Amino acid sequence: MAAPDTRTRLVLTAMELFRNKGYGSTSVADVLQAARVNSGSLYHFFPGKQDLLLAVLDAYHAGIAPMLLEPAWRGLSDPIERVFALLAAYRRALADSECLYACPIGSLALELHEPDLPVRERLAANFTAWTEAVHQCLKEAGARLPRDLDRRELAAFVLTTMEGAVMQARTFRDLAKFDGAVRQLRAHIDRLLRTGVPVKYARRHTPVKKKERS
Amino acid sequence: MAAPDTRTRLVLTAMELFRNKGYGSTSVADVLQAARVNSGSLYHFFPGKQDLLLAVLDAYHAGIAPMLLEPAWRGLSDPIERVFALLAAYRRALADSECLYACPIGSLALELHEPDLPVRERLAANFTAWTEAVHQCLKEAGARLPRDLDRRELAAFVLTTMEGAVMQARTFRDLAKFDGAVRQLRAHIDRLLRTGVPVKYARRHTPVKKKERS
DNA sequence: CTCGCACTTGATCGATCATTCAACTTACCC
DNA sequence: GGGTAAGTTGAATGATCGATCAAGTGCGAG
Repeated sequence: MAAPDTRTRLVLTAMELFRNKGYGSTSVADVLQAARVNSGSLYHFFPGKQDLLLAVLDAYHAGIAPMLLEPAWRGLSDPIERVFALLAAYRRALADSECLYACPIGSLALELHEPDLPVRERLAANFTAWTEAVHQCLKEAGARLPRDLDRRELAAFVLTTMEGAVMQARTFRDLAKFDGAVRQLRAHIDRLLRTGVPVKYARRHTPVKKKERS
Repeated sequence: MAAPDTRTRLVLTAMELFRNKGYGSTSVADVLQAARVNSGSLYHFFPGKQDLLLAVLDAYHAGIAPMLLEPAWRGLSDPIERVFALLAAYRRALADSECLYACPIGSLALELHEPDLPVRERLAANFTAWTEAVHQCLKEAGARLPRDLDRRELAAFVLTTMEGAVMQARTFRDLAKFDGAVRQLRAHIDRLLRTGVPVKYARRHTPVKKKERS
C-alpha cells in the first residue's frame, strides 16, 4: 500500500475527524496536524474548508457500495436479509465504539443548519443512494411484498429507522435502544411479507430488462 | 405581559438561536446581541456558555407538556389519535418553516459529539419525557393493542420515526419525506390495533390504581 | 542543463471566539 | 441616610479560527 498522496490524505483525515468531532468542531489546524500537511497545501487543493467537506461527502457517496453494502451483504442473497444486514452493520459500528458512533451524513444534516446548496445536494445524494440500495432489495423481494406497497417509501423508512435509532442509542449510550427500533421495523416488514404472496405460489421474477431480452 | 427578566430573556433567546443556528455556530455575542444583554450579565447568571445550554435543555424539558403536548392534544381524547397529533405538530413546524425545522434536542444530540455528562443527561431526559408521554398514550389504548406488545419500545419507535423523518424532510426540503415515514408508522400501528382485541369486546379499562380503590 | 509548473513550506493576518473584570447602578433592609 | 448585595456595563484579554502568501522545492519536458 503506497503512501496516499496529499489530497487523498486530507480527505481521509477529514472524513475521520468530521465523523468523530463534527464539522464545526474540527478546525483546519486539526486536519492539517492529523494529516501532517501544511496549510498551504490544503489551500492548494481546496479553496476553503467547505470544499474539503464537499470532497468528504463525495467520498462517502462513492464509498457506499464498496465500503458499506458489499461487506454487509457478503454471502447474503436474500434481499430482505440484506436490508437487516445493513442495519446490523450500523449496530456493529455502535457496539465497536461504545455507542459513540453517529452516522456522519445524518450528523452533518443536523449540524449544518443553513448549508449552502452544494452541501445540501451532497447530503441528499448520500441519503438517496442509501435509500436506493434498500429500494433495490425491496424490488428484488418481488411478490413477497404486497403488490401495491410503495417500496421506495418503505426504503426511506428503513433509513428513517436507522437514523433515529442511532441517534437514541448514542444519546442513551445504550445499544438496546437501537435493537428495539430494529425489532419494531422487523415486525412491520414481517407483517408486510405475510401479506404478500407466499413464495411457493409467487411467479418467479426474472430480473431481465425488456431491452436486454434475447 | 411584563418584560421578562434578564436570565429568562437569555434562556429564551438562546433557545431560539440554538434551534436555528445550532449550539456551536451560535456565539455568545449572538445571544447577547439578540437578548440585548451585556456579557457581564450573562456571566453573572451562568458560569459559561455550556451552562446556558443546560438551562436551555431544562427549559425544553419543562416545556414538553405545556408547550408541546397540550396544544397538540387539545380536544383529542383518543390516545392513538394523540400519538399522531404529536407527529402532526412536528409536521406543522416543518411546513411553517419551509422544511427548515429541526428537533432541537435531536440536533444537539448529533451536533455535540462528546458532550459532558450533564449535557448528555439532559438530552436523554428530554427524549425520555417525550417517549414517556407517548408510552402513556399506548398504555391508555389498553387492550386495543396486543397484550404482549412492548409499549415502551413502540413509544421509543415513534420518537425514532419522528427524528428520522424530520432529518430527511429537512435535508430534502420536502414534506413528503415526513409524510411517508408517518404513513409507514401508521400502517405498523394500524396492524397492531387490528391484532388487539376489538373495542366492543374489550373489557373496559378503568384507570384506577389498586391503592386508590374505595 | 533549464525552463516551467505542480506542489510544499510555515510565518502571518485580521476576525472572531468565550471569558474576565473593575467600575457602576439599582433596590432593599436597618 | 447608610450599608449591602444583586445586577449591569462594556472595554479588554488571550486563544483560536479560517485563510493568505511569498519563498521555496522537486520533477518532468524540451
